Amino acid sequence: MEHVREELDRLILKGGYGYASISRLLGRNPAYVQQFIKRGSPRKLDDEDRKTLACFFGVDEQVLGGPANPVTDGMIEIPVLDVEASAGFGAVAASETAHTRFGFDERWLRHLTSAKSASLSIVGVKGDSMEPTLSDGDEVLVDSSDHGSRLRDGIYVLRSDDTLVVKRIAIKPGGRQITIASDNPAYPTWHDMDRAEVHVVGRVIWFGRTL
Amino acid sequence: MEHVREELDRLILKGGYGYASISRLLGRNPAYVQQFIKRGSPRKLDDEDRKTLACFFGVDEQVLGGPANPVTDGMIEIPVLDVEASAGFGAVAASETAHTRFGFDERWLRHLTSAKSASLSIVGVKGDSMEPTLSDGDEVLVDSSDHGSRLRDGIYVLRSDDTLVVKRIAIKPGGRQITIASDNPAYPTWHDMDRAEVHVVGRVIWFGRTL
DNA sequence: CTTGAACGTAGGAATTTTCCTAGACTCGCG
DNA sequence: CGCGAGTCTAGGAAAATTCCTACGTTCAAG
Repeated sequence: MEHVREELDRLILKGGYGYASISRLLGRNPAYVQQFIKRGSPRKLDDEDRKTLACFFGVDEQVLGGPANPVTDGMIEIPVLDVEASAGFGAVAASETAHTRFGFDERWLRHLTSAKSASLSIVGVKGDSMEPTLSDGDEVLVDSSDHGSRLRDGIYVLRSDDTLVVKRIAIKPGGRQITIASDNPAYPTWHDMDRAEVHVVGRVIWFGRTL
Repeated sequence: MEHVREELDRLILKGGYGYASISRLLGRNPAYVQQFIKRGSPRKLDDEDRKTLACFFGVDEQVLGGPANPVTDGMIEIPVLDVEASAGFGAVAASETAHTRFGFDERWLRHLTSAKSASLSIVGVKGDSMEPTLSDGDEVLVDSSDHGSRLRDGIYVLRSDDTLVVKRIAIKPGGRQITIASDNPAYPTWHDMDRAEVHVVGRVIWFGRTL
């Protein structure tokens, strides 16, 4: 806790501002900051003051005794691709800008995947072929860097002709062959497909659903 | 600013907790909360206290006078409440850990609910009582403005003693009585509960799941 | 050198926060 | 009914905060 006072002292000294002017910055009496540093009078800085100072000095609030986490911007926005409107994948990205999007906490996302945000995208699920796991209208987060040799059991977005479909893929042990299934038993399952035949867009790592 | 006191008063009254126990939750003297509400003694709640309360009641900090959820470029950020931390009365355990958050497109959200962002919050689902609809680890978006007389069939977050639980609620036609069920048939269903007995935190309007 | 305006310092006053406590009240129990 | 344990309330004490002020210092202008 003493550390905060020293840090603030250093910052003020380095900038050559003087205690009085900083006090005024906070809208307090001129002795306020001096008291805080030398006398330890307010045990902790008020929330507002801390914010003001952090902003002024351009340092993280944490340095001045703020919440123990770096709350600052670690938000990654992933756009929802309008699959209906386009045939292909790449063509979409550049198209209309009015797409809705979701924001994910950076750390949360990093915990989920090591993929760059550029290789992540969100597409809407159409149809009931993946019930009960995925329903019509769900939005799935797709990691397009997770394919090829890294293919493993799980749910993937595939390209079939000019539309995207979501299927469950199972790897046949040791082989080049895979099984493509729909969770909904009313739909067929294809066994022993060759990997090369299947156009994998990416792995589904998360989804959201409106209730 | 008075609004905050009224809001807190309402929350405490609705839950039937009493001022004293909430004061203890904050690790303060028993008269503390009463003083805040009736006498307006601490002009504003301490940052830590606000966080603890917001977490306990499952509402956004904004409701209790906290900073507004950042809205950048049509994107509304909603923090995930650390429900684990509010382990109950007496045990404060104000968590230091980082709160992750999700960002939602403003239009998308507006389409989903008319609720203000202040009345939205996200909590993690614990346990398997709502399988297969909700699984352990899912994150649910809760609209805390959707309760009281507007209660209707659906999935809700309820407070049971000192923890938050997610259950399915069905309204008995025309009556004041409701049914509380878990989707997992291994768990019991309670019929003909009186509405007043149940502490509704809010309605679950969306959820996300990691695959 | 003198002056004045700024500052930092520290004592202590004014104010606010926080706590303690006693009184009135409710509720369940015998 | 009386009792005990809990509450809410309000008065005021204790502690912390915020502010005010006087004093010493520096420094540049006169």
